[in-house]
Amino acid sequence: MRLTTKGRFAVTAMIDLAMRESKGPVTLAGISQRQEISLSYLEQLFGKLRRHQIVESVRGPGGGYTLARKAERITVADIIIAVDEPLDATQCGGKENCHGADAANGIRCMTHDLWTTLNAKMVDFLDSVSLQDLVDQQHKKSQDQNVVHVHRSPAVAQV
Amino acid sequence: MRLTTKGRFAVTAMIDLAMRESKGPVTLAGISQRQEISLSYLEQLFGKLRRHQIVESVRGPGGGYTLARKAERITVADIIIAVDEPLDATQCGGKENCHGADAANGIRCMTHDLWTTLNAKMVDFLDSVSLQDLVDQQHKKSQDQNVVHVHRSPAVAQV
DNA sequence: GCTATACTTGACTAAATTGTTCAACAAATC
DNA sequence: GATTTGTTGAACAATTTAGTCAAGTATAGC
Repeated sequence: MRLTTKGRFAVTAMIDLAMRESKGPVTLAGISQRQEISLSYLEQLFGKLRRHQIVESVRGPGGGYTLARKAERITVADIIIAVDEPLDATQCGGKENCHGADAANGIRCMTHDLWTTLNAKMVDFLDSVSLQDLVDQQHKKSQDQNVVHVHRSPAVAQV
Repeated sequence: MRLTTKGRFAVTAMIDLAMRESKGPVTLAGISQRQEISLSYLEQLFGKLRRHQIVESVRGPGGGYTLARKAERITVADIIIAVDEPLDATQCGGKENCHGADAANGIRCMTHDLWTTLNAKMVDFLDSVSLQDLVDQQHKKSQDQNVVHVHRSPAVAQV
């Protein structure tokens, strides 16, 4: 599991989409403007998202993208894995050193294992965060921001 | 927060170090061999880790690296932030679009906010995993593997 | 049927990052 | 003083990132 700006763009775009799809398909052009991501890059990302059946497309005027399933059932891990394809192979995937040198000691391919431990934790975690969670928090946050902006109501408990 | 193979190498190397430093300083050459990471790359990574006071170095024969503090008090986030420096600036950091268009609506720089929500969760999570946690799980794992491999001596406590 | 809207696909590219190699040097031990 | 190890920096091929461009296909609406 990797987490790069590419995954970040994808997650950001997906939140934007999730927050708007109630009004019908959302165009990439719209996401591009609002999130300042180049249209062509979005095309690449959404191509992958579509092939992974995370979003669906509607062509023609009034068309755009919609979520392929409820936001509750799309996890951050889904999105990141979709755009970051390589899915690793943890470097030693097929390499023979796994069965090499230290194998006799029962140690075998520690290089592989060491990372796997954390990686599993990471995937578990990102799989526990749904797109809906992020949308909810975003709604709450922009509310708070409004309150702050109006600078009023002094002692309101936040979060 | 990014999570790339670079961070992975650093975490892997740090686990290797943590598992061995009880016997004195650990050389990069040793880590390089065991984990199959090029020595020069390790030099780069440990330079950063040292500057962030996560490890300490001892020169000369018998020298090498040791942890700067207990493994319990070093988190995965510490390690990843140390090697992945740029620490972001979330792309819109100084750009004027934060105060642009939608600002009037109290929306302002959603591009920035959307990602921040998840990023904070990520950092929290990685900050909750200590190097010691990973070492412990690694010990447990290699025990299991031994049992399977040797398929003998059923209930012998190792480590 | 035309036309405008949008998605679809693929080739191509500048810039940044990754991971490695090489080299010269500084400190510490024996 | 010779060896071991860390320290630093330059240079580099390979990959990834993020973007552009262009030629399609499907659909809605006139």
